[in-house]
Amino acid sequence: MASKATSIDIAYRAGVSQSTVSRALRNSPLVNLETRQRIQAIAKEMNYKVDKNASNLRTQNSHTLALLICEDPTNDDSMINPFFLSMLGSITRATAQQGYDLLVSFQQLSSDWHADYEDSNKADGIILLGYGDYMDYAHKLEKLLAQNTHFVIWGAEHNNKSVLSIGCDNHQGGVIATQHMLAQGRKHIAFLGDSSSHSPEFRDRYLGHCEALKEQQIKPNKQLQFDAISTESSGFDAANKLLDKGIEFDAIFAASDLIAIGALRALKKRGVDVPNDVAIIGYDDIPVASFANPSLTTIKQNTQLAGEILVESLLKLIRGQEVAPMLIPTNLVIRHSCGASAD
Amino acid sequence: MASKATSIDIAYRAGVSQSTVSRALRNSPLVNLETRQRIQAIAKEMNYKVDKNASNLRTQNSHTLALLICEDPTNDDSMINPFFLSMLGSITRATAQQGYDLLVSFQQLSSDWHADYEDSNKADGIILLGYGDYMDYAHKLEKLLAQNTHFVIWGAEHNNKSVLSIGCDNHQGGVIATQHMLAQGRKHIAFLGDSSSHSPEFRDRYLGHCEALKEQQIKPNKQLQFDAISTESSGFDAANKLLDKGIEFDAIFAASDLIAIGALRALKKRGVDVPNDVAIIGYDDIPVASFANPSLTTIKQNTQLAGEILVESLLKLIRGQEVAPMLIPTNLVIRHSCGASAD
DNA sequence: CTGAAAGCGCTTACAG
DNA sequence: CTGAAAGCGCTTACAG
Repeated sequence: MASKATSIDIAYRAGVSQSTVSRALRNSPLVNLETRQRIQAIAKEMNYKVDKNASNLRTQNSHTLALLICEDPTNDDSMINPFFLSMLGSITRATAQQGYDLLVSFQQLSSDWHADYEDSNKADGIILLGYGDYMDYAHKLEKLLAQNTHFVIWGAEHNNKSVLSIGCDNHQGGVIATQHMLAQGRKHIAFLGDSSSHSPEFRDRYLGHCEALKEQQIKPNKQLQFDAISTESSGFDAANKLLDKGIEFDAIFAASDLIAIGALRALKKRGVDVPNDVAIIGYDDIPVASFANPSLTTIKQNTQLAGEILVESLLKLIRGQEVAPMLIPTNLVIRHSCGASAD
Repeated sequence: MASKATSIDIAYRAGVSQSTVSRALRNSPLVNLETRQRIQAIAKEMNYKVDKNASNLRTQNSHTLALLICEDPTNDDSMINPFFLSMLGSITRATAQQGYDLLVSFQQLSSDWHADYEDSNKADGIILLGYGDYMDYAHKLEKLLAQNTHFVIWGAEHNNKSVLSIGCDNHQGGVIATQHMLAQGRKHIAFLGDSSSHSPEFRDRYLGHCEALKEQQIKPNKQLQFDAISTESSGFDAANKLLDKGIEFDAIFAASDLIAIGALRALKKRGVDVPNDVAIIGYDDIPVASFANPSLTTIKQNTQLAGEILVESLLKLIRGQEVAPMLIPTNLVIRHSCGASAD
């Protein structure tokens, strides 16, 4: 197979120097318009493309971002959290819109992901996504910071202020979910999800939940909180524990849709009617939420906007511009599991 | 911020030449074991990483694959086909397992995606995924071929034998879906999905469907075939057309789960009971399939295996090894929309 | 407006 | 086993 054309080949064909070819292809006004167009035409005809390795090496930037999706090791290999998939879609689009390429990688939390991409000049910066145990990777973030890696992280605000975090307003989401349940006349609301600092996003949702309760002079009851990570089976288990406890409850606020769907399955199995006996609200609005039976009332995170902001913020960081952490507002999506009138 | 360490910095610290550093880091047996280890230790300590742009430029390969997901322009921007998302996950994993990086990009069919990645040396090869109108991009494949780009395409077998295609056995999927419906006593089966050569995958499913009918001496009825692309709304529309026609039918074979779910919504709206009045089978087994109401019987494609085979085949192609197109068998997943006994 | 030249950071024949 | 040197294909000061 014919080896690829280089700028020297183009120069030869155009009867100019290689430097002129390089300028013309970058559309430099330094080059005479006519020769510029002639060179561009020849390049197109010869199907010439600038060698990115060479130009990146020369300019010392890659015009590439890396997306690291950190999976909880407990997660079933085949089932990626649909929320991340949705974020992936929007990040891909936003990256392309900015003229950057996107390197995607799924990583176990345990592995040594912290450095490779930017250090090896494959990417100018990194976007981190992950629902893992926060404590497990806090020190990795410190390391990234120490290396001056450009990165932005999805999720709750970080206590180290140097870490740029972008996320949805989990506290507000917890508030509006709980307010909605209260407005439906529910008083004994169980919370399914980790509420410790190991999962700052879930914790913020829980804190918002508690705040909404207090607004109505209801004292949050720790007996009604059950740990769960964001999987269907974990939600199933947590709901079973709740049922086994024999404590009174008329609603469940699940820290994620996956948890809610697992809880739904547990309730159904025990003959509990949703929403008549127990109302449920989830979190994320993943695609399956609207197809659950009953359809799942949930807190929607605007992934479209989130992807755009993540990419924009990271690019600003790379360019040395001013950036601040940001919280994106969430929306309540009312469906049949809590609030929508029955068909 | 301190600029990144280079192999020269390491060489200086280790008191050897830069060439020796390069060799040591690639673990070349040419270098004395002791010095090799000393150099590696220093590199680690200084957090040195080989500059990929430089090494790729030098070796003329990128150790990166590109994944191009071509979206149908009619598709809603926010809703990526969940089946692709699932493929994306498995391809990412398979790529990482082979020590390659993955560049991901979503493209409109209309845009000029054909060449850029490999031509610019950003990727060694391309994986193409897409449910668009086949005719629209057939000529782009020709162009890729003409440029000697290494690529593998997901889907139906291509009539140009030089195109390496990997896909699930759509014909077999159509056969087993239809056999299952027939075994349930259904006789008048509508097919929702394009059956022309514009969508070779759907066409193969349709042909399998027809073959299964013929096995039972049933003549396929073109009146029962309705075009649809793989979206929920297209399925909704197609089912409505079917209902409006007033033709007798007791089952629907939808060319994709998304179509099936749209059809389910249309039937529900018209008061048709699924599965009692009409049974439905979809295709893909996307996550929502099991949460549909009733849960959706469907043909499962093994995306895990598919991703592995796609990546392996592409790598073989790149290395100049023998590769052949491949069809992966599909499985019937029986749920309540057709075949599973009611709870 | 154009060209000759340096240099980005590696890998790898070549010589010893 | 090790080093000096060439060269991958660009971009961009520098000189004209």
